[in-house]
Amino acid sequence: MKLTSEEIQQRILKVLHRLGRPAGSSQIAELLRGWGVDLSERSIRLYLLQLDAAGLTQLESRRAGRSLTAKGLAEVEQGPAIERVGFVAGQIDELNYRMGFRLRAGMGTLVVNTTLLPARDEVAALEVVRPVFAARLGMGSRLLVLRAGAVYDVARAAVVPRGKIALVTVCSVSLNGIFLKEGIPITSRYGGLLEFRNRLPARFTELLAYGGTTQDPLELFIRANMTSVRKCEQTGNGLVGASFREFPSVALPAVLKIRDQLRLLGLDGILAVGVPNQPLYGIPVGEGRTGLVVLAGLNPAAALEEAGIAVENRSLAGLLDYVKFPEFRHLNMWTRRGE
Amino acid sequence: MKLTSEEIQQRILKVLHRLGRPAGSSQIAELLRGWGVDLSERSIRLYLLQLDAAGLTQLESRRAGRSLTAKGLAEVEQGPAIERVGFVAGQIDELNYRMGFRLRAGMGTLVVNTTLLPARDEVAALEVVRPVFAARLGMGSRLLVLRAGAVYDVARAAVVPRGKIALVTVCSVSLNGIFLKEGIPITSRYGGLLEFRNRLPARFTELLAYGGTTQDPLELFIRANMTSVRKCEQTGNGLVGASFREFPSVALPAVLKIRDQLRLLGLDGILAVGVPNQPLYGIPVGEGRTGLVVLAGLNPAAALEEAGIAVENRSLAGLLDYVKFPEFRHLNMWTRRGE
DNA sequence: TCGCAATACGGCAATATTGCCGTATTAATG
DNA sequence: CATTAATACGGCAATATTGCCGTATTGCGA
Repeated sequence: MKLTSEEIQQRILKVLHRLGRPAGSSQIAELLRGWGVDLSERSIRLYLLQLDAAGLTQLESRRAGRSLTAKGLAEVEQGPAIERVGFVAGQIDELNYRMGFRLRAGMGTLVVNTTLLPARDEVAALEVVRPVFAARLGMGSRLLVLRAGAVYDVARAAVVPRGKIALVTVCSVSLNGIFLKEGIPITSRYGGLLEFRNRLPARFTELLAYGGTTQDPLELFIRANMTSVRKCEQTGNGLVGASFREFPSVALPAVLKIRDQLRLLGLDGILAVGVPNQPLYGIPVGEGRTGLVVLAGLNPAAALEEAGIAVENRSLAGLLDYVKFPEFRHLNMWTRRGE
Repeated sequence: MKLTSEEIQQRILKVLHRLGRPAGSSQIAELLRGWGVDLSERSIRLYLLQLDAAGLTQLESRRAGRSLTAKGLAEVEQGPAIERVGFVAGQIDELNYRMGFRLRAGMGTLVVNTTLLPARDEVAALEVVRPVFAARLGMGSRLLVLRAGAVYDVARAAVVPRGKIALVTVCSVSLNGIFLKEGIPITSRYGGLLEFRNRLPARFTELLAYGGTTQDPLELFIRANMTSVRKCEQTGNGLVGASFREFPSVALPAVLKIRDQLRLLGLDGILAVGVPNQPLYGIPVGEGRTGLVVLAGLNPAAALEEAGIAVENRSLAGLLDYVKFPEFRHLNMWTRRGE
């Protein structure tokens, strides 16, 4: 795909806007990679000079880099929608932008998936879901159960219908938003099925690029009955949903540190971190990048489907506050309290 | 994705090899687009000069363009596998290369899909499949039924097991191969679900890029029960499998002509041809290219699944000779004759 | 408070890519 | 067989991109 000079400028403005703070050419170049713009930082600086001249950006300080001017802001907001609407990659980006989680404070909103199921199956469902979390096949260890009448999707103002309950899980793309706030741009590449053997991840059996699908990969795999999360949890062999991502290799130490913090918050879905510039589970990464495998937030939902419970999944369903999510271990208590 | 100079040279050699005849920079540039190389023809000529100097290519004649030398041939064959193995786009390319169909003669091999189903369901299956072809929702109008013991996949030497029959359909990627032989490089972009309203195609409801999936899109949609081919055939409203492709706009007249010839051969799966450089059903095409929508060869198989017949699909299953495929209208006759 | 280390910038020169154009060659046509 | 039209090539100059490097600024630690 050939991009015109104007398109590149538009995208530079866009990432500056998304970031919400000044940035240097280097950081901008990294962010642009996730948007199909592959230029050196030097080239970015040349574009920035043009944007400066046009009054759309300005040099904030020699240390901080460029920021948007009021005029630049206007340009972004009126400018053409860059996103190929409909593709999952675009939705991920949009939700990451709207999400706000402060790692330091341990609070804020997260991207969530929802799973609707018959209320009468609640007890059985929890019996299925719990061991999946216990086997560490979920995205972190938090889970929320909502009863009929509760709003389960703020954006769409969707309400849990009578006779149903909603199981809300933390979506693994939340991690991208959390890391981005810490200055680390993670790009989601593929959703896929990861084969476990003897409780150890072995290889991806299927991959589906987020940038090339209008349907969430794991939703699709679940509907197609291609997962075997329960088998994996019970025997140590099976196929579970996982996501392949990458980030700039320079950020590796920071990634490991943040991962530890996430563990304490019950948000650790990171299954493996690769070696810089080396393929991870057979999947090559870009120059100067490191691979990352994250477990899918929908794995518990996949287990429900496998168990024959009629579920209706919606990934990337919306945003929800972290504090509302109990640890799965405390679930009994919470569900008894009701909504 | 940044490509090194060597990688670009490798790919130039590769397309020359695949093409199997001399080509000019312009044609090479077109072909390279399908391989993630986006360069002007002038730039290609600069690379060709380097390759000439290295003795890998030579100027065949001022008119015909470059061809591979023996040394160049060796280089391609030893060279690193460029393909991201596993992704469907790579498989499509591989099969296109091996396929040989001469439009002029109306004979040669085609890429096929196979569908295994219980032999006792044969009569019912034909009742389901026939109207799908009659409604022109298949890829052309040809269909082969194989009985137990017949080889249904030459490459894998797979045999139809006892108690089963195999339904063999022409895969829509065969078109790419046919057109390529006529000098028109068609690139398969997306497999998806196309919504019909009142018997007319309206829009794509789902898309899945061939370059970003390891599983055939339509196989996936069928397994996920997302198709409604029968409903479409019966009521004129529904979701059927279709593929979005594009080709260089200059070839438009030739495409239309070839389409007419294909119709006579019962291989017409082309549902719509776009306007040069204009989006087709909402999907934008590249600069200087024209969109094309082709019906999926597996649509009849989708109808079977919808009808509750236990099917096992394998798309891009292998190659089969055109002459073996009867018209679906003559199917009774053929099936009676047995295998 | 001072100095260091880190970071971002932009000058400069080397490449890489592209557009434009005149020329050579050849298939096809009359 | 002569002529025409089409096609491919490569020269040249204009851009675009990149690597390398010295300088300016500033957060942070001593």
